[in-house]
Amino acid sequence: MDKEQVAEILLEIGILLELKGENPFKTRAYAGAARTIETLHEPLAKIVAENRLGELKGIGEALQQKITELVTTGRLDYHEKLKASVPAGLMAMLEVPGLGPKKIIVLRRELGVESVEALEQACREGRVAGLERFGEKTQSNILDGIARRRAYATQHLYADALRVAEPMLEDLRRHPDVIRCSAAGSLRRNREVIGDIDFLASSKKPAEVIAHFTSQPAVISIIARGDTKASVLLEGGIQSDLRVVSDTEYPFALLYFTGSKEHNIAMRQRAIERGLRLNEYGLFRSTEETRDPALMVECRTEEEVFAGLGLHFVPPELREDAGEFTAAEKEELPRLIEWGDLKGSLHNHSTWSDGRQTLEEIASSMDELGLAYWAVTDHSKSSFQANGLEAARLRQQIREIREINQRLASEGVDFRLLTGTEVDILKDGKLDFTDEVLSELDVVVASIHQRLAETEAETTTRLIRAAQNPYVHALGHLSGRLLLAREPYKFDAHAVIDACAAAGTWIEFNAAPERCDMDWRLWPYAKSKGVKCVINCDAHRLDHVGYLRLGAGLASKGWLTRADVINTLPLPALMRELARKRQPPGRS
DNA sequence: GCCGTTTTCGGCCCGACTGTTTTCAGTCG
Repeated sequence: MDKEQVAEILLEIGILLELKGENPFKTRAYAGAARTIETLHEPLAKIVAENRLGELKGIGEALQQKITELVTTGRLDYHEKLKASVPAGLMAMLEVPGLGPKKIIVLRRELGVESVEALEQACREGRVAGLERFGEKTQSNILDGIARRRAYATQHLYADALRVAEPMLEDLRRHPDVIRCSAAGSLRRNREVIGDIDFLASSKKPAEVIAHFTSQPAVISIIARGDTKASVLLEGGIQSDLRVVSDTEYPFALLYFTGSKEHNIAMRQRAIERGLRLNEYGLFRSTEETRDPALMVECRTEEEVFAGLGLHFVPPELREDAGEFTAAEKEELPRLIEWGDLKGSLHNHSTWSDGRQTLEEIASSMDELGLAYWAVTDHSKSSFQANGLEAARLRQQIREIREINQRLASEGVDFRLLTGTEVDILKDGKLDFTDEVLSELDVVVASIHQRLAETEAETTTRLIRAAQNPYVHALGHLSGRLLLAREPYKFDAHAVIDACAAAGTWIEFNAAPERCDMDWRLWPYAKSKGVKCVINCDAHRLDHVGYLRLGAGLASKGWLTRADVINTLPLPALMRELARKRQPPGRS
């Protein structure tokens, strides 16, 4: 059993224990262990075999025993018994807003409710309102929550959330009573999938700002509204929260509402270790509960709060309690990749396969945007659904691209189109073009589009063989996932990364919002192995060039710097790297 | 469940808001 599966089971144990009314700290211990396991950069089986589980943070004797059982036997007796003792419907009930473990336990004990459907029925019949500490309002809120879940997704793509959030943020900034404001939460941390959109503002008149926020045209309904905080439901079904604080409190509140939760817990523990107390109102020279301004460590910005805890500034996208504290103590936080560092995209489509724009249209638009190069990598023939090219059409396309480039050169334009293909990785890892055809192209990206349901071993072998082909520059959208729609195919990502490291093959960060693939969690490992990244738009339309910005944001979450990303290179250096990949080993 | 120079038990991040109460438990982030 691999680490993803182990982590999933540990997380589930935590939730099941919660539903049994267990000590919440026990639940957290399982969730923490799941995170630790998931972010390991070496095979879990190796750690188990070498008896090193106990060295991991948050894994004590009980969890060592359970994880070992999972890894060695593929199952866990404790988990199976626990799961059998909790009705499956309770897990779904936990997702209804306003319902937590305590209320679910009461509903089950008093009314025998064990599923969302039974809960809905019980609310309709008015049986829920009669329970102790429930009431009419709770009952109707539960019904609303169930209906809302049905009508709207509770998770949204980063790009979709950003599109809604940016105009709202601009609107808040223009409000006369707003001093400072920012997005917070998962949006500010550049997560690929967002739950709700969090905003934070500072003001001397919080009520005015809250009133303005809740009366915006995009607001469908107000979920909650207090003096300093409001939650609304926006068109399209995204929930948005605004918190308003004083300007003195703003840096502390921004830190707090940006999270992550795990990062915040570690920050507070750091404060306690230094005899301080950190909350959303301040950093206090006391471990007692206080808001005494005299005890406050004065901080105007987040930077100063970090400094107060002996840390360099941690960029929001790194605040996942995934190594940022160690790096921030030693001043080893990297300067992360930025949008403006990118000089072009090496995986894109045109009307020759399933893209919308012609080569001419692409060349003139990308030149206008100030990019240096743009590879046209249309699909190969096996992707017939995407009008993939066979060798003859590809060679015709190469001629057309050369003509365009000659014209650009004669006009003194610095921009160049690059020839290329997104070649299909077929069964057994063979490619859809011969090496001879591939050798004629500037850029070769190899991706899987068919036979997604093979076994982990088969898919891993396919990807490794493709990575080993000397004409392949990069593997495209490594996992095949479509966020919120399709799971990744099963494969051993670490084994594929190792193979890329050995072959000098790059891995794409596919910046299409529904892909964000390879996942940011794997990049620190790839980087440690020396594997380079290419941030690609996988553009099918001109406006997909904007994905470069999303890509840089997500890649920075993987701790990548300019030096780690190939398409930060200017054209001559890029061409050298593209050629170098194809030289036999020892001649570089 | 984990953890430890305030250590082997008794802590574990912390506060706003809601809806239920009439002082607070539960949920949420």
